[in-house]
Amino acid sequence: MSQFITKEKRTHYCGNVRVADVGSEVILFGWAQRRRDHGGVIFVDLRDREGIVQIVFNPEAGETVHGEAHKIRSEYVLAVKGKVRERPEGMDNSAISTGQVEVIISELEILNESKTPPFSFDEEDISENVRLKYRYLDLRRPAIQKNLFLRSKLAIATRQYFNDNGFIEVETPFLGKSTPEGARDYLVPSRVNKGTFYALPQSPQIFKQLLMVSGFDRYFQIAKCFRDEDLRADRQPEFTQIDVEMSFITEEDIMQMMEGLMKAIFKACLNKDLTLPFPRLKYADAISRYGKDNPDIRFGMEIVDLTAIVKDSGFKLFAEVAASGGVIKAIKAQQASALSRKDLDGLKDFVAIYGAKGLAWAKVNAADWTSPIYKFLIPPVVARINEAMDAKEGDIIFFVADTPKVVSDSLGNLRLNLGKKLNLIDPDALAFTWITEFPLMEYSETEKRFMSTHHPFTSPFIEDIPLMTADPGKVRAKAYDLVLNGSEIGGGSIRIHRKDVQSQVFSALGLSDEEARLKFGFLLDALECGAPPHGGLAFGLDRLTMIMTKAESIRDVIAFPKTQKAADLMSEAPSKVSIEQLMELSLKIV
RNA sequence: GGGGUCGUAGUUAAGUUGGUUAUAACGCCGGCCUGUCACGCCGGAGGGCGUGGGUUCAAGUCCCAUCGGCCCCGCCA
Repeated sequence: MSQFITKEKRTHYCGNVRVADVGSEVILFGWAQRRRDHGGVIFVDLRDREGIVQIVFNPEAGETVHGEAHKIRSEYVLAVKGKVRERPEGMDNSAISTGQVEVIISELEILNESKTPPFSFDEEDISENVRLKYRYLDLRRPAIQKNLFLRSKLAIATRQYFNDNGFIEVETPFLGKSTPEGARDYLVPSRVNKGTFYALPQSPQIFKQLLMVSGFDRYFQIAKCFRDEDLRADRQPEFTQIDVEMSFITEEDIMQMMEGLMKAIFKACLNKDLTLPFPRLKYADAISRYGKDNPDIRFGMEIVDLTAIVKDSGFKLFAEVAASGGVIKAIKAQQASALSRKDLDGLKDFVAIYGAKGLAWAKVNAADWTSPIYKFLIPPVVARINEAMDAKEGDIIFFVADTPKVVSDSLGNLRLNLGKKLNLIDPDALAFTWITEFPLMEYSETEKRFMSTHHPFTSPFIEDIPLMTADPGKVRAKAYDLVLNGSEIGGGSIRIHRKDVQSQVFSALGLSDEEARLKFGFLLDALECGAPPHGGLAFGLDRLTMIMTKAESIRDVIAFPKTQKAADLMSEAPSKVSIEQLMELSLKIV
């Protein structure tokens, strides 16, 4: 057996061999994706991270090489030496980057054999559990590799940008203090301090504020964060944030700096030139026009409030909802004849997910409506609705009458559903929006108290501070989210840097000075030691990568992701541990 | 915590109102083949239907429980 790998150096990646290399001798390493053995000539598709090249074994190469080539099977690891040549007339393969050339092999070494893989690498429809169990093989697939290469570019462009702008990257601890506010913590038992626990960070929030107190002025970190909450298609228990904090700045400064980051990232990764600044939308407007604080503005179909028009229309259902503090709102699907009666009925079930008790619809005709509620409405009301909705013949109007929250949730999601169903969304569009003027806190029915919308260190609008005791829900926060194509990709705020304001916020949240001191004492102390005005933001690197790669699942942009039950099917984590390990930690499973 | 959906050869799927030895394609193994690129042709092996109960003369097919994948609601400051 020759010692190919020790005596020869690779000259090309498989996917990079081109017509310009014709005539030259190349050394390639890669995996055999497919073998086409014609008895005489044998073709092998040799694959590496850059792509595939066809290598050719002719009988003329000699008994040894040709005989060895017969043994090649799927995913064998090969080293080959050969001469690049142009493919014979009419034999080009436009499906691969190297399709105009092939390599006539003179030497072959099988560096390693492979078990028959559970799936082939040019397949698309492989079930997720198989993919995740053999993740190391799944990661051989070009589609996934492409995503991870882009993710890497994104991280590098980020570091480049922040470096160019005078930021310092600081690592903050993974083992920290559990804070009961917010998401559930992942806990790590302390061996040295029996009965106590560290928490993995949900975000470096407090530490980055402390770095501002320390005077670093501009900080960033590409930080792993952990949240022990249920998973979704765009949520993993461990995820990556691009975390940023700046001192002596306003919201404007931060938004501008972040817009610059987005521009740099999209240029570096996709060679796209973004137009700045991004449009802005106040939180209240986002909710009323789109029903969501992460609106997808790639298409219209805005929500229209019809409460004033229908509350006295004589239609009992609408009147009752309006009388009890509810609202009646509607969206309009333009020229939606594609929607069958069955589709319309199905949508009723769809809005029920969001708590809507019903969904009324109306097909707009030249002179009237086809609608289950038409008979309850007198013609002038129908005319006023048509006018408010700007409805034309062939349009379909959807009404929901319920509490403001249910109406927003159901119409906001129905709008997205219809947008997809009716192909109203340009898949290549990049619609950024800043959402501003979030409420500082919202009343929680389950907790029976006000809770921070963002987090308890978010600065209120100074002019709204008097409302803090009188009407806490009305206080606006100096907080902003960046939304891209209906996905929240980042959020941040100006922080509170004065202790008196911080105390007021804590008390509005129902937190006594004592409790606050217990939970965040060191931060409060720090704020009293010359904290500069500061603020920042954090981006979800995974979600951003998802959008840039058009991935449907966050698992497709993370090398080794978890399933919905937060398990790793490959390594079988989490797992039980030995009784000795538990005893060392003074833990007992109940 | 809740709703939905799926689980049948290595993989992807089909399997009628429960009825003889459970289908197909790809993959795999063997043979033939000097230009294919999802190579072709001939032949072959391979599963007892996620798991455990139950109903029945008879269960992928019905019932109960349970495990797991995916999507969603709640949750995610």
